[in-house]
Amino acid sequence: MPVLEKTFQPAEVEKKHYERWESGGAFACGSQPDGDTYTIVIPPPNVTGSLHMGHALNNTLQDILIRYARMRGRDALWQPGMDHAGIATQMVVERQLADAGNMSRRDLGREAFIERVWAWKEESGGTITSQLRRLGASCDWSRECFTMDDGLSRAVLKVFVELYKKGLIYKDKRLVNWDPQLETAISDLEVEQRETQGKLWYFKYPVEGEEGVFLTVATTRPETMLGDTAVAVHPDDERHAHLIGKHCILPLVGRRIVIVGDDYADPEQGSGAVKITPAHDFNDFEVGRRHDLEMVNIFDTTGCINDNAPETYRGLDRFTARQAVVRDIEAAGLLEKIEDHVHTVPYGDRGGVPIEPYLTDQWFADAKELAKPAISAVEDGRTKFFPENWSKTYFEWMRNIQPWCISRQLWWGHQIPAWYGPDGTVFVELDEAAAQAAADAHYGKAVELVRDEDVLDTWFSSALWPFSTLGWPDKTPELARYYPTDVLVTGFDIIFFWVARMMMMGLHFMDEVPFHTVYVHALVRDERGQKMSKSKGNVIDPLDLIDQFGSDALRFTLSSLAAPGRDIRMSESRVEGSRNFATKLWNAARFCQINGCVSGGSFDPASPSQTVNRWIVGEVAKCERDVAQQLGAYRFNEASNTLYQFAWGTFCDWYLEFCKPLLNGDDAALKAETQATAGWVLDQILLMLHPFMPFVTEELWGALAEDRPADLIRSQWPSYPDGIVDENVAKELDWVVRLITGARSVRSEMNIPPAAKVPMILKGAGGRAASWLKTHEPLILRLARLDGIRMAEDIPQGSVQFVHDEATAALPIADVIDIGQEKQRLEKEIAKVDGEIKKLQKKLSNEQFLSKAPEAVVDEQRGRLAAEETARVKLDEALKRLSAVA
RNA sequence: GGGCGCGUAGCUCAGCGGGAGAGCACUACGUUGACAUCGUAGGGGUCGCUGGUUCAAUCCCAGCCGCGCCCACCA
Repeated sequence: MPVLEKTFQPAEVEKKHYERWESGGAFACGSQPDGDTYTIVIPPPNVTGSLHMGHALNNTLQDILIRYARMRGRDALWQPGMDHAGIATQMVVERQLADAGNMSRRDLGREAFIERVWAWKEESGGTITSQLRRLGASCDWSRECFTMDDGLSRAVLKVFVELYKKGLIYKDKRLVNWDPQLETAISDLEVEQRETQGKLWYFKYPVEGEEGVFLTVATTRPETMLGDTAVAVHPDDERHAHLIGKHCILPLVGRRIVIVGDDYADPEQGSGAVKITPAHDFNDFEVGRRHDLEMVNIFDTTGCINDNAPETYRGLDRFTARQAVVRDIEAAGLLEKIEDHVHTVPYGDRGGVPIEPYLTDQWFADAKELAKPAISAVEDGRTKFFPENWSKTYFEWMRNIQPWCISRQLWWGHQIPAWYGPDGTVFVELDEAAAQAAADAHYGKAVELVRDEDVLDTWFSSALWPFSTLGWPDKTPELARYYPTDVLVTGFDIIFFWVARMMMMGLHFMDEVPFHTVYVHALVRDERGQKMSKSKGNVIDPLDLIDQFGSDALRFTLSSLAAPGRDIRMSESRVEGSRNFATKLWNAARFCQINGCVSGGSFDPASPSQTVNRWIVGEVAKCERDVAQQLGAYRFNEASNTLYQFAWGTFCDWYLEFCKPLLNGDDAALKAETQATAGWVLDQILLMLHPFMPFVTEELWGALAEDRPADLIRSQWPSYPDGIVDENVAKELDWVVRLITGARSVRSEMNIPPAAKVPMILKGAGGRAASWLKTHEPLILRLARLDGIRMAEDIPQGSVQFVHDEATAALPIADVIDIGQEKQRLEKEIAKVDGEIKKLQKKLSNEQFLSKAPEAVVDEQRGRLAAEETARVKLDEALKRLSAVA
């Protein structure tokens, strides 16, 4: 095998392995048919989307889970696909049309426009899937879906028809959130409230038949007065109650409008009297219903004043109309005052303009009814949230859920399967033929039908994703095998939009929860904690980071920051650190390669006889145990850090250093054992790290040994025989590590030059220590930079000393030691130890503690006190020895 | 108004009942044949404040002070 280059070059390696994995079918489900299934459906990105940091996090976590499951022998399916993203996609293509020749979609016509959208999708849609590939996402691309595919569209129609026939979908004329920019209804969830500095205008409405008497109303939206059909006052409000039942003459319009008494009027707010515009305000709509008021719609679909208003205002857009109304009211002497007023204004999250409550015919889903089983499923734990707390948010919303407006006045989307007869009777069927048949039967003759023009909310099809992607409504083998899915990985921002609705639809149509776990990850922010947004210019592009540091580095960074319930602040320095980790791993592999450390595939981790080899084998097993436990609990950050510490700290910093004297020694058998062990340990690291850093690990896996039985991606997650963890060996190596660290520390503090080799004397060490010392002398000498160690009871004058368990270690350096400095150092140590002793003594002399604390805790504290007291004695002796010299 | 969450080292964050941790940054030293994208050592913290529970509180509870997010409403 060629020797590895000095550094890891991610770009070519990533491309090479990804293409090989994909074309070789490594991502495909079904390759381990005997395993239990493990299924994740991807949150389908918008077909218009490109990979942002949230996607990167979301998909990294999914990929870790799916690769881990696959390695553990599960029949893993990561189902990919994209969302047709009705509004977003339509906007993209409309903009293209406008750029190309100032043509609108209406100029083009519906059919041609939709063709245009499909053409756009083929050409430039779905760049995100290639970006997901760069991230290393091991989706089963052979099963990629699109919400507008024939199959998924059939699912949408079937769901609509069935829900309609069960009365769970219905048509209703009511106020909806209307986006005048996009000219469509949107759902409650697509409205965002923005705090706005506005004004409060006070208008005087003349009371009919009472000269000089006015009722003052206050409004933030003067233009809506053109649609007023009442004024409400509180029945108990003494200022106004006597006017109830009388009328005002609506200025500028001249309409006679009634003064009603209604609790909705809050005497504390504004003037206490409130103008009522039932067609353009949700509260007013309710008041209107209670008092049977006329509903005057004054806007057209674009938010311009329509013919229901006086002629002078017709055609003005709502903001111009506002100015005109205020001007005219003032001219009429009816403007009482204007106040500054901060309030929130509802904006459409796509169109970006204030939405208008607007009275139209729309289709609604009975969310309240559909939510019931979805609520119970979480209540009784069939679906669990991680972190558990998100279930509260879910309940909060689900228990107060409103009817879901599912129709959109767009062209790009699933057209609603409803046909109208000549008298407006609606026929909801799977296709036109069935509707025609139903209509013919209904009318008793052949009639002409007109199809409903509206399409469905994009989230309607997304709600079916966990089963529509598996073939439903057909009874496919995949549906039977992979539904319900296992875990859904998502950001909290779409719990309402998506998770809740998948729960509703999944339970309704499959009778089973769509997933048993919802893992909710946080938001990725910039390094100062700001939400990333284009307008702030603080967006970090994950692809830039991949180019710069490699996909593995980005992935590892994200997973190591993915602590449950906390937002992630992304910073380049952190990615740099992860890149360094990949480099470290690379170089450790290089070292192993140069030194012939290859596991050979048949290594038995119970076989090593040499202590450091037995030790590292046990540490591997502990690491695996921890990682498995942490991943099982979705603690990605902890699992990442466990592996980081093990690979860098335990393996590179200690074990490989321990190996060096063994590999260069003349004991051939020992050398061979060490080579095999080191090679095996490296393999274990590659295996465990693979879900997190798939590229560098796969590359090393291939580079380190020929004739691997399988690519790393297809290899089995390790499991180890009981008994390879030997706690006595762990204690022994811990003793060695601390001895080396202690020596290094005093050397550094006493300014002994790193290159200078000095002897060490161990005083008061027991027999156990003697044997350990004998075993590990070569590596202690090497790592502590010593030229000899001996056990002796006398410590020469002018030694640097430190306490090591029951022994005192000394480095005699009479010629260079600064006695004063060493004295100071020891005194500082003593002060520290004294502090500990005092604390422990206090605790251990507390009767309450002794009687109430668990015995193990008391014993532990006693042990610590004994150790500190021993250290104290040794330090004292060391100090005396030093003083005797001084 | 309702709900959720966060204040731990200079920065970003883990830990969440019994000895304060990591990464980055910082300081000193170092070309020890894997690695300077590195090594060794080190400095740095009344764990927001005040009470309470407990033998024991950074960790549990309450209140307060700061900060953030979600939902609803706003004449």
